[in-house]
Amino acid sequence: MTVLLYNTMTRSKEKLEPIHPGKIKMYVCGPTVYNYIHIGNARVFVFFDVVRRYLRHLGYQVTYVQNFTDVDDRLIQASIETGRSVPEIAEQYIEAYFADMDALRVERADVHPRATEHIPEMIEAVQDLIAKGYAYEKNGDVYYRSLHKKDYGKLSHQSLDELKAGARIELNERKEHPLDFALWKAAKPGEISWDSPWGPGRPGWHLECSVMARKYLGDTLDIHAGGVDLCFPHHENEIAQSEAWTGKTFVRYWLHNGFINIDNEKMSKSLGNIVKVVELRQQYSPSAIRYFLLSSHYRHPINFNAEVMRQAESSVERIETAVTNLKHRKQTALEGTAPEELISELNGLADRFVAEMNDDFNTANAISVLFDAVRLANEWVARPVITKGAVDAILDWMKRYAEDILGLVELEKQESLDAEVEALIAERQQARKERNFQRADEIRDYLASKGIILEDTPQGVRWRRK
RNA sequence: GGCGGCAUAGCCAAGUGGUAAGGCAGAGGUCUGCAAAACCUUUAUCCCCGGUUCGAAUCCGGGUGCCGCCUCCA
Repeated sequence: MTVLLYNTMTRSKEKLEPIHPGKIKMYVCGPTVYNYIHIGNARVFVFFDVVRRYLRHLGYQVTYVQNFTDVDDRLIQASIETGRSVPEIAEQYIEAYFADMDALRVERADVHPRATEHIPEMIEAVQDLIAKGYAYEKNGDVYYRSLHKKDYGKLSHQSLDELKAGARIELNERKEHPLDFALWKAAKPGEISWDSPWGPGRPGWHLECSVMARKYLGDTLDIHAGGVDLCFPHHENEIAQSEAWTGKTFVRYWLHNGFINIDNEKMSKSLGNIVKVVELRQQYSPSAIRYFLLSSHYRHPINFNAEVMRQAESSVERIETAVTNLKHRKQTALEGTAPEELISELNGLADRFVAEMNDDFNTANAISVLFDAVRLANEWVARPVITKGAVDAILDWMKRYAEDILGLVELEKQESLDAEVEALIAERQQARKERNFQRADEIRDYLASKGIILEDTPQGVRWRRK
């Protein structure tokens, strides 16, 4: 069975056939580090984190590269506003990025290249493009000549004429054509800059991805991904300059995820409704945030609000409770292996999970399979007799699919109770034995107020945190 | 104007020809000292109008509503 993925370039689902069998070279556009990242950024990074984990699960050796844009107009603007240097600001928000992503269990990329650390390579690329006639210098700026290749616009499926017709008035008279874009920008006085054959300046935004992708992944990537808004002009421009530069196909599969609305409105600075991850994670669990982001198809727009987050928390709690109850049940389970009947059911669920993920990474359906596994787990936990092997088989399934691929739970998370609570639980058990239910309920209510839920089962009392 | 997307139960959300997955919330039941958790049962003629077909949420045409890109916004 093969993976089908929707390619923006061809507007259809295609079979994943990597350039080098068994290996995937993947590049995801990273953040411009002028501020904290928001929930929209998180959707990109969480979703493609799952894609990466899934491809690895299938046995692919995935090389994952994600850049930091650490110099651009917005960083310079932030520098002017705060009086701090561009590198200082960049450093702060790179750290913040890792803190946010670590919290959301997004694995680090194999390489996190920074634009400012690849200036010489970018200058070389620009020189090459000029030499080939694809670019021209004007007053210290260098522009890519979009008319030079006829296929400009192939990713966004717009012809140059169509793009030009829709384009707003272009004020930059230095360009030969409105759709030409900057490869190199001359520095204004006082701006951060690097020396170049065209005078002091800095690289254009699109160039860094082309250069760093080539450096770390080669001329042709298997997967290149980002938010749908990057399709034009960013990715279109990357294709133009990369293919002009290398003469080869830049990317085999272009993947773009949809946007997030906030209370049905577009998230934007002007509306002041940007939801930062650093704030979000104070309010909601990492699992709930990931659940929210993965519970609908990645190419569809999703809507963020308090109600859907509350639903996400409840949904995740069902999964976590099932895991907690499995672990508790294991303590009294009998020695023995997992019965065939169970193994066969788990294998069936695994097949369904994989089939859903193979179909353009349908995480929504994969999650529904996960809930079927939860139901199965709950049924077995409720049985009067169960073997340790059976419990382990289910836990193993949960680890493989719910944790390793979706990142929705943490099975190894060991939670302990302090001695006072342990003593109260023991006291309550004694009270129940003596049928002193008043005292027993008193203790249960008290612990509940502390966020510890006690549940009496045929296998003894079990607890979980709410 | 060009390109594209979406409209499925109270809410979220899958589903591209064969009589509607899953989650949240609600109702009833089982279990329990009582709870909790869990399990069982229960809640949709899929925006509207035509058409194709033995058969359509799914295909075609028209309409209505909402949204995205065409601006260095994920």
